[in-house]
Amino acid sequence: MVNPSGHTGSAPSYGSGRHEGADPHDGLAGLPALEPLPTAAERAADVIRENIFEGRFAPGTALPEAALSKALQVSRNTVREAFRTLTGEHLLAYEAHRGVTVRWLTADDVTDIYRLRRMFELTAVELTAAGRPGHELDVDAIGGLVTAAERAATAGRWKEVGTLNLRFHERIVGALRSPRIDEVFRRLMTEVRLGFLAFPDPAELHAPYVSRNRSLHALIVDGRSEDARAELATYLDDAERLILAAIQGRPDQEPKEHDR
Amino acid sequence: MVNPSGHTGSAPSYGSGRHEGADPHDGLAGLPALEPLPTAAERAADVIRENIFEGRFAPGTALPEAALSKALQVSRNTVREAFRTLTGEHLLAYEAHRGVTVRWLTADDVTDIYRLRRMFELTAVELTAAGRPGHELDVDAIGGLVTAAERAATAGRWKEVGTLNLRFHERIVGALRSPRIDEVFRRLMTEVRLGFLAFPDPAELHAPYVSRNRSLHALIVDGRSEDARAELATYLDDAERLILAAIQGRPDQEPKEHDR
DNA sequence: TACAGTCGATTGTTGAACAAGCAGCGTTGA
DNA sequence: TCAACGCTGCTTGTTCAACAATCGACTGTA
Repeated sequence: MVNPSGHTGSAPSYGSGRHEGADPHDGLAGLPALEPLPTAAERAADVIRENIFEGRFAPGTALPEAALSKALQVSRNTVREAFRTLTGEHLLAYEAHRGVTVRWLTADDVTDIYRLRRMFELTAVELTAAGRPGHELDVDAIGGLVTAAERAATAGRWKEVGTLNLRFHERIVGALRSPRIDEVFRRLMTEVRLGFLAFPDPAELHAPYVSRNRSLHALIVDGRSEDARAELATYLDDAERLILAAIQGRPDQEPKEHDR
Repeated sequence: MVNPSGHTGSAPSYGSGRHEGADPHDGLAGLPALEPLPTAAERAADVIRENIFEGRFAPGTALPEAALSKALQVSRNTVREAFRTLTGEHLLAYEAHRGVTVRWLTADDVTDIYRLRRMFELTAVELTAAGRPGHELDVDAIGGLVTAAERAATAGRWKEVGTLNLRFHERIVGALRSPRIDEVFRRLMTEVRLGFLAFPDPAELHAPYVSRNRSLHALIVDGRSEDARAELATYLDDAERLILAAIQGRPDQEPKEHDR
């Protein structure tokens, strides 16, 4: 498991605001307020999300309420709440009276997603390069992700490599120190995963990027920010092309006519 | 009514893809596929959203399911689905077992929101300035919004002025031609509205920006893109300061301790 | 005054029910 | 033969009533 929290949920946590009142009982100050148990609807959303990522629910797959209800052992209403959440994340396509399906990524989607990736990621690297205080990259954490990806790659755990790659980029964007950007970017990355699914062989897709992430990390560590930016730019161009090709190369699974 | 569609819903429409098959019955080609009726859950979300914007549901207000259910004449489950949607839009704060409340905007929120506004809006103006094909601003539409805002201002319809102002900026960002940015930005603007509510007197807030939008429009029309960019930048700085001041000036309505 | 126990109100979730819409299928009629 | 029509079953949209879990305020006690 890559996500330590288990709970894949993308619940944003705006406004941290730990309770810091002048309590008579101090010495308990350091205790991290334990967060509320996820509700059934949230866990249902988590499970569905995870299944999409793992490729068990391929794009285009219909998700009937009744079937999900039975499989997850929750009521249909709960399933519907989960659907609302996931639709908001662009993972599911909703059509009234027709049900939800796992979303397709169109070529336009990919173009759009990468437009945003460029905007966020390149800005992040620029900001860091400019040495803006408060916008430092956590180089060690990023390095750790690269190392982990390398290990996963040699072990052939390509899905994990994909996940670590996404985390790598999330870390970069994290330098912008914006909760909202983090959230938007995280959603973008879930959509990118939808694109990953177009590849029959994950190794083919992820292998090149393990070493590219390594060299990108090296450039950042060495403070060669301009080079890092340039590398990241071509990196994104290449990745976009790759996914676009994969998507267009499988017209057999074209989205239905109703593709909103 | 400012929004012609009536339906305030922010349902994104990725991938237009009109059905364009070789139908024997042509001559019906031009008919715009009429979109599905909004479900009760969507309309409930619309109504609640609208009530927040109109200030009838002030930030901090608790929205009990039972009360909403009775008021809107829909079942509690339907209300909950609407809540899920609105929580995803950051309009409502959800706390398990404690219910939903209209969200507060903290100072950090405002800072974050304006960070994103700068990113999107300034980039849009720059792109347009650079004359990138396919990224032209719809100058007429923007001008129309300014004129409408001026009329609304002289008539004292300040809430409408606020709405038109938001639309003005949405148009600018529209030059980026990115459905995802459009959606993110639209959500940002709904949050900005939450900030507007901190002002007791809408006139005080909106009045200065009517003329500033006018001059901004003029700069764009004249092709003085560099000046437009600069004006927009200070514009955003000022607006941020204004809202921050308003928010911090009302600590009497501070958010509760549980402010996630 | 501080604490623990109690209780009412609200939320979380369920299951069953029914209306409404969609999709597939056979029938009809040229 | 084939397109248009109407029927039918399945799925979704929504409601309702019920119950468990949780919260927060109130209470009485030491």
